[in-house]
Amino acid sequence: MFAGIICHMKKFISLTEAEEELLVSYLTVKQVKKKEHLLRQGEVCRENYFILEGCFRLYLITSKGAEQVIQFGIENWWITEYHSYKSGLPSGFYLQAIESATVVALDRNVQEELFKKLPQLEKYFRLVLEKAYSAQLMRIHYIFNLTGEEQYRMMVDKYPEFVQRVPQYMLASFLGITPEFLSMLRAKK
Amino acid sequence: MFAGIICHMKKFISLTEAEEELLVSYLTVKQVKKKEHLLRQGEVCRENYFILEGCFRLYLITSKGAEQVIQFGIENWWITEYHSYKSGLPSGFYLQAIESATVVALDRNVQEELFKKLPQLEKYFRLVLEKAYSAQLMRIHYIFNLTGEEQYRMMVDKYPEFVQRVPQYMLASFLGITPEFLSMLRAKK
DNA sequence: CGGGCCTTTGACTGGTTTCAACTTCTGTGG
DNA sequence: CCACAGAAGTTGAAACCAGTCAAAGGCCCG
Repeated sequence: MFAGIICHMKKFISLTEAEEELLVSYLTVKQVKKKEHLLRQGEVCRENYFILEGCFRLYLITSKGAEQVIQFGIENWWITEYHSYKSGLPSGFYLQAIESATVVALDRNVQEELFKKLPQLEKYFRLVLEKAYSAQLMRIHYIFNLTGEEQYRMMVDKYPEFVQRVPQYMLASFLGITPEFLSMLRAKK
Repeated sequence: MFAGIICHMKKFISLTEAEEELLVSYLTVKQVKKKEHLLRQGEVCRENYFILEGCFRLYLITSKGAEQVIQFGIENWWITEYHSYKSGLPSGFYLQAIESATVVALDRNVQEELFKKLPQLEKYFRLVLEKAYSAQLMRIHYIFNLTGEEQYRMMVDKYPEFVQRVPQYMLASFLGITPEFLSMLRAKK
């Protein structure tokens, strides 16, 4: 049940069997149905999620009432709203399963205790965050330097299976274009 | 000389005097002149920089030959190009001082050794990265939900001293608008 | 004091949005 | 298992926000 997450961690740090057991005792597995929310605007984000299976989106409702997708998450990614998770303040974001999913949850109340017992996890999360952070920088780079069309073509080129996996209107929102315009781009070629 | 960085670290972790000395022995201070580069496109990013004084920009040259500012850094921020820093591959970015500056440099070759001797640093950088990562998410949120004008007004409102500090054409690039359009916004009110 | 870089101004252009109507898909209850 | 309602995707016309280009003015640094 926890094989996926243990395997991912072992790519970055080493863990003895005893440590694995200790770790697992701090984690919980959750089944999430399609369209179910793990976090809603106004709630405090209490958990950090490692996606074992399925697909999520982090989004918010803009001042104009529209949904804006900020980020997607798939297998072997951690996804949470760090601002609320760290501060304990209400979140401005929604976290929703796009498909029925299985996640491992790490509660913010036990994280510090766990990290004290397994200091390697500090390193693991440092490395995961370094990767996530530089991915965000690349994303900002693409947002500014590619047109909506170019970004869409790149997504299709680099992650064709992912483009199939999410509804078009969510992909359009993620790319910062309207569903109508994305539809036109698809028709064009 | 290292007071600024030690002070910043002590907000997140504790350090004995002996540990402080050990830490400092791994760090070097660099004076950087205005417009000087700490990293150029095609070079490997060998250091992570903590800004003691001054102001930097991380930028790249787009396929159309234009400079695109991806990020600014000021006092008490770490700035580096993590992708190259971690992988050892040539970077696609430039890191340049906007003002004459003083930084503390942490070399990628000694980082792992230092982290082994002072494991608290894993935690420190994890926390710094968590903050930086959620700041990037907010930035992406603003890029999509505010027009160029709204983003500019927000910058002026929230960071007026910063808007003064950087040339307009760099601010325009950071906001994803042209210098001409920013100039028009300023004239408008 | 001069030259080049930065900022401003204005006319024209175009990529993308908005709106509205229509078609296709999907899932839920009878 | 089918029917139907609501959700998702498509199409086309009109409008607009911001970009591009070009040229003039201002200002900083050598």
